[in-house]
Amino acid sequence: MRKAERLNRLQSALDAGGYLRLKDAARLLGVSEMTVRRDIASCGGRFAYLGGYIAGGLESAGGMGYILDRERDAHIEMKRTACEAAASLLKPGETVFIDCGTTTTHLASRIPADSQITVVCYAMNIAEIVCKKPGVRVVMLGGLYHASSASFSSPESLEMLRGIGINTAFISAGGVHESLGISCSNFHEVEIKQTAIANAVTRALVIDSSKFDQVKPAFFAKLDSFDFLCCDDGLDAARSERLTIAGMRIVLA
Amino acid sequence: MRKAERLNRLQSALDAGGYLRLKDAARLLGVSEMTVRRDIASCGGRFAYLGGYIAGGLESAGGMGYILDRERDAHIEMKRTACEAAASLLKPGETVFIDCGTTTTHLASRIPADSQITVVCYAMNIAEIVCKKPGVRVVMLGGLYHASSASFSSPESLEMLRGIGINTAFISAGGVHESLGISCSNFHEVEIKQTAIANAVTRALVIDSSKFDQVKPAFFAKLDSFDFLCCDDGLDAARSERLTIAGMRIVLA
DNA sequence: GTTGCGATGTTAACATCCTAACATTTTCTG
DNA sequence: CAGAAAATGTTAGGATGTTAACATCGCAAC
Repeated sequence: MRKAERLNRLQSALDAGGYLRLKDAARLLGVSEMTVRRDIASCGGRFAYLGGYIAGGLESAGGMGYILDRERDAHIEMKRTACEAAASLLKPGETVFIDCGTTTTHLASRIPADSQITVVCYAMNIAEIVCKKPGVRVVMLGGLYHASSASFSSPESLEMLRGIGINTAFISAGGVHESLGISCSNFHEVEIKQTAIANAVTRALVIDSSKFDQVKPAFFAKLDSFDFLCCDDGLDAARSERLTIAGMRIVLA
Repeated sequence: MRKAERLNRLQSALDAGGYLRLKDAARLLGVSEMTVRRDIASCGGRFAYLGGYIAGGLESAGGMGYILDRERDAHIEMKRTACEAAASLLKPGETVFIDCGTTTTHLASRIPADSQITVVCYAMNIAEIVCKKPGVRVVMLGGLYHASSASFSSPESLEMLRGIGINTAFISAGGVHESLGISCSNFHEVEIKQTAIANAVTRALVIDSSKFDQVKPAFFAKLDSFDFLCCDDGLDAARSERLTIAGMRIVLA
């Protein structure tokens, strides 16, 4: 069948990234624009079709597209604000660890391209952002891919991480409970987060205020493991005071 | 200045991937569509603007965007064809190594999503493709990022690779010279390619025919290291015969 | 204040894209 | 080879995006 062949060609041309005008795609494939339209419509979702342009797959970072989109709409503004606060801890020339998740992407994108910062990460969505910045050095901890958080894990990566000195570790979490501790959804993240925390001079917890009083299956730290809490302004005064007394410095945007 | 703030918000919303309608962006930022247009136009290139939609940065895979684009135009059809040939060596359930470069992306995109294949890779542009496929297991070799080939390298990754059994290694090259050997542009790739070749049952060289008689700075193998040559149909008969005599099986699309 | 400038909003003419209906070509089948 | 079905091409009208010109607003300097 000819249609499949055309779709493969399109995919090849788009996988590497970038966009294609409908017009150019039609010429490339040697068919009319209408046929290209029909091809794309028939394999719904394989391509994103936006006003005269064809773009690669509609899923975003590393396959966790849909989950990410849902969650994004909910707290995106709070996450953005929390990361604005976290970004104030960035210093040129330093080495930082950036955790996985949907929150930390906002921090990654705030790293100035010319800051000579070294970023240590283990998630696709973070790597996709920082690898594009010319003046930023990137160390990726590899291993087996976990689609649920678009992250990698392996014993060798932990070994690599142990050999890296970190100025500031920016850790995210799925739940923060004042007495039970701090938790995330995926067990494979626990060792990585703990190692990053152990190797860091400064430890910053980056969360939006919806995470308080939540608990996820995998606990990885207590509150006193952190020096800073980077959060949006949804943090109420009573909690803020308790956390400060517990030794955490609150950082708001 | 307010414009900068709006642009930051846009960036945050788009970094994670995906697209935004102009209309939605205007609502999100609380300004008119016209203002959003002007913002985007003023910071030329930070966003891609396509027919009513705003997309993230225009650079593609892992920062080697421009180099990639230039090269892509040149040999894209040949590379696609070579990878069509290579894809015929894929078997469900197997473990394959996929090399870095602009050629192998076409192979990566041809891996069926439901094939239960395990992909071992060490480049951003490959990972970006295979991580999106639900039925594909991905092992990423991490390390320090090299923008020139969008790839990673580290001693620990080599260690990891040594522990992985590979059914078929798909290796790319920048130059193939019948007497001098096979070479690539980046020295850090050499050890990885050699280890992958050493650990693989079947070794396939995936190149387009423009690579013959070329030489790049880093040699990594001789021709007899490979079982298969996956190539486009630009391979002339005389060379094809010589290579066959040398023990290589030629695979065309 | 008011004057001027930059930023933002509004409108209208224009270009482009999208959809559906129909025409044509190709492919398959008996 | 005929006929049907699928694929592809063409056209036209409505919808949407684009651009430029002008109107309005807010702020800062004098």
